[in-house]
Amino acid sequence: MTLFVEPPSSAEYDGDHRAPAAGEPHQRTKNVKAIELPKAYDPKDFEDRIYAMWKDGGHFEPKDNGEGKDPFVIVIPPPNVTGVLHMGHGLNNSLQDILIRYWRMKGRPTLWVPGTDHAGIATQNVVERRLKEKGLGRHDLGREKFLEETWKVKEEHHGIITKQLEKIGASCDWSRERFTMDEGLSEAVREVFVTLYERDLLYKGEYLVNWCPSCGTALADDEVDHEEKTGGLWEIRYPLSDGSGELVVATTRPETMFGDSAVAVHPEDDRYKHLIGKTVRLPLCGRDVPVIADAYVDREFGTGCLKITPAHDPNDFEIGNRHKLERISVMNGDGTMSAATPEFIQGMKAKDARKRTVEELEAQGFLVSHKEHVHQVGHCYRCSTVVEPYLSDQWFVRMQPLAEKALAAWRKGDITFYPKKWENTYRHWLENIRDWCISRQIWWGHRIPAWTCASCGELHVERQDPTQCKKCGSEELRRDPDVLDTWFSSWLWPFSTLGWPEKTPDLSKFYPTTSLVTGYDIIFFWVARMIMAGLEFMGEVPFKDIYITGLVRDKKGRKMSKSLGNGIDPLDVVDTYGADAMKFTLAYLSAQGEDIPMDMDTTKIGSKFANKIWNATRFILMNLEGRQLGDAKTCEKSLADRWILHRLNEAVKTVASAMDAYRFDEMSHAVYEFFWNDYCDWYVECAKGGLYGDDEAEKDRTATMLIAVLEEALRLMHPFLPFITEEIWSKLPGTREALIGTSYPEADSSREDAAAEAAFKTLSDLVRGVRTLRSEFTIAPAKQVKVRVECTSEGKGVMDGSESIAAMLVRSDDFAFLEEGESTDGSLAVVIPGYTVHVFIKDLIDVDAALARFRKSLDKTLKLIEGKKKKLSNENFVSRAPEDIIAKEKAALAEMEDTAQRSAAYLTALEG
RNA sequence: GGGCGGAUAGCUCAGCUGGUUAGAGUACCGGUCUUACACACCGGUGGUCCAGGGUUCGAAUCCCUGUCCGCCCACCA
Repeated sequence: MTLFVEPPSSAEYDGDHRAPAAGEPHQRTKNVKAIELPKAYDPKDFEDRIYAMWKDGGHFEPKDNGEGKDPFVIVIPPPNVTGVLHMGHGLNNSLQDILIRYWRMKGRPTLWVPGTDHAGIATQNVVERRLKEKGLGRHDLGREKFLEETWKVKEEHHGIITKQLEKIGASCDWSRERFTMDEGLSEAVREVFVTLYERDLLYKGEYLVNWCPSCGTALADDEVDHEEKTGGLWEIRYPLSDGSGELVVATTRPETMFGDSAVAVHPEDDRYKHLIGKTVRLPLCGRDVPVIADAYVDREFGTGCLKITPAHDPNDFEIGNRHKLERISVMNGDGTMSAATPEFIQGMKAKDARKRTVEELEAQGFLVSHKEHVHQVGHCYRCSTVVEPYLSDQWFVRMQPLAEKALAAWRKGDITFYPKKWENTYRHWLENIRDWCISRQIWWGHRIPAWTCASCGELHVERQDPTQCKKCGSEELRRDPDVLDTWFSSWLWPFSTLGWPEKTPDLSKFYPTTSLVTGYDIIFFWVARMIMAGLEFMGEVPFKDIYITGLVRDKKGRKMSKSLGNGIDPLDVVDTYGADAMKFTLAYLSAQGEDIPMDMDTTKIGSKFANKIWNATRFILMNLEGRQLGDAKTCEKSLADRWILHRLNEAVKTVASAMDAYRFDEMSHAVYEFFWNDYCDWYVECAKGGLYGDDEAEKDRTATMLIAVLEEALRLMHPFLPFITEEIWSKLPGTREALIGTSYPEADSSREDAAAEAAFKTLSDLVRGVRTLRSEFTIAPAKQVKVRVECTSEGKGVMDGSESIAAMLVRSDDFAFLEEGESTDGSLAVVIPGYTVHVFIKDLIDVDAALARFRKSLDKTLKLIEGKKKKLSNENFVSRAPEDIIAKEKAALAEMEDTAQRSAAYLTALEG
């Protein structure tokens, strides 16, 4: 394992900024020219240029370096071509890009397949809305012309979406881009439809579907949003046909009474038992319907009598099936009352018809009561129109057999959700699966490959368009006018994009894919169905890991929505702060897939971090002039060097484990803390000592190490902030290949250095202690102070060699170890484990205040000591707690007692 | 009606298989333009970890009960 990157031999990337000095084959060992970075970090200066460099350089295509590593593959959740990307896309594409870049650098053949979804109803609605502005409907144009218009909209939006993904920095392989309605995917859809039909997993039947009168199409169950609404509950008198009495039914929808086929009562309801088998006469239309018994009826609700309208209520539909009742549709496809209703409401919308019917019932004395009633009302998820249960001929997929396989695969551990909690959601849905209505009465989408013979009615479902009826030979075949639900192509996405049903090299190499990154709102719509399709048609799950992201919300925790106007546009974010800032911020905030509250300002987290990286680099580059850079692997190491390498190694390990667990917050925190707190705040500060001195060799050595650690830090951070790291990388001395294509840092046990960690902690404790003292007594930062360090037996040697650095960091022009017998008069002490640090500032401060402060901190320590002692004298603890814990407690106690003792002694001396 | 999740500093949240003196960012207070960064640096204030019970030597962490919030699913006319 190499310690640092080898200086690359050839310039693969020659940016337009850094000019390597002519004729310098290996700048590492030569005098370095001053390299200037623009003073301000401005992502606009380079993000577009770098993206083009990556793309044109073929860096997004999978590379097989022959190491036999497993490919890492993601298929993008295809954005709809209805519009532009929103923050949710910003989030999931940023996270996908982090995974992709990480594994690419790790050497796996890495592929990210981009693409877009035709989004059936949604896109059709966009086009219809445009037509409406011109006063036109889709039928004015006709199917063909309408589709032409829709393709135009698709092209328009597709271009925008692609551009946006590039802006975000998504490193997907554009040479493999797909669209759900392109030729290959359409073939996959057809193959699947026919295969399902052949396997008896597909059927056509009259069924009560969710109907959107505005879109004019059936909707799947999940495409209906339920909302609580206050409506009415009416009780209506249904007289018995024989005039011997009446039944009172309760209904929320009086206008559907003309479609009633029965009145049901509970079979054991003593009030009505004797009426079962008789008939009642429907008011206003005079039709006789039977009184039937069905256990579904709740005796407690309303009057205990339920009017049965099989064509307009899902439950009634079921009951109707059980009792073989007639289905009478009282509504047309556009939501108006049909010819099956009395003339006074024909052609009216349901709402008006309801009012009119109630008036009529009241006028004729059939209305018993009316009260308000709160219930769930379904709305179309695309256009929010109230959805009607509607009787029609539709195609369905039999889901039960598919769901069983999907459940089995999960139980076997073939798929894993991150975070795990979503597995419940997945399981619950699959265990309660219903058949999937896949036909849609719109034009934009995959046309159903089914033909009916006009003369004999034979149904043909085929791979090739039939020309002749296979039963009667008639050439008059009528194709089903409907198209498929948009998800019917989406559920094939992981293999259709790789070429299926063809047996392409990509398919065999990259299927199954590795990870899926998506939001929890489409676990049912999409994730579960992809798993079912993958198992059914490929015999294997489509991906192994499913990372479910949270939802990006506004600062108040509300969903971002157009109507609230509280959304932020990822492109605005990129424009203001840069793609790196957005990506880093989102990852940083992605805790366990929890929702992410953010606004424009939140992005400063990433933006400030990028700025920090920029400036740290600028500082280092400023100090390179004339330096002879050596080999960081072999050069002598200072304490700070050993410490930073140890810290770097820890960060590398944390990122690796966080990456395996899809903990984006953890990995980004790790790189953030390493670079900012360790590298900038301490390491670079320490390096200033070496850099500003007179020792040329030490200057060279310091610069060598600074650059070497920076280089590796850039590689470490690249997946999270790809643009700025690439830009900076290209400016470092030495010609080099693009960062995107280099290797990712690996954990290196030879860098583990507990001694350096401990020694550096002592150093930083000392520095912090003195700084706190200075700050509390407002000693001017520029004021140099005298310091004498007295060490205890434990402290011996730990600080040796760090004196000059410590002196610089605490601003002391007279810093030394305390000589035997040397006076400490005029000093105040900072007591840390191993050392008592005497700071000679007594004449500069209020001694009483200092004493009070000292006493306060001592009291705190004493209290802790008391607690620890109590714990350690507890029989139960000592006998039951594990040994290492006890040892740890003892050590902590000893250390505290030592400092407390020295503090107390010091305090006494000070007071005396 | 069923299921899931959340409640930790003023705010937004980490705290993973129980062992810290409970952390970060931000806000706040004080000080610094210290030859990279004021998008910065240095220091500081701030917490009955929702309530109550239990398990344990030890609970923010595990279990139970309750309260409050959020989400998903569900056909009560």
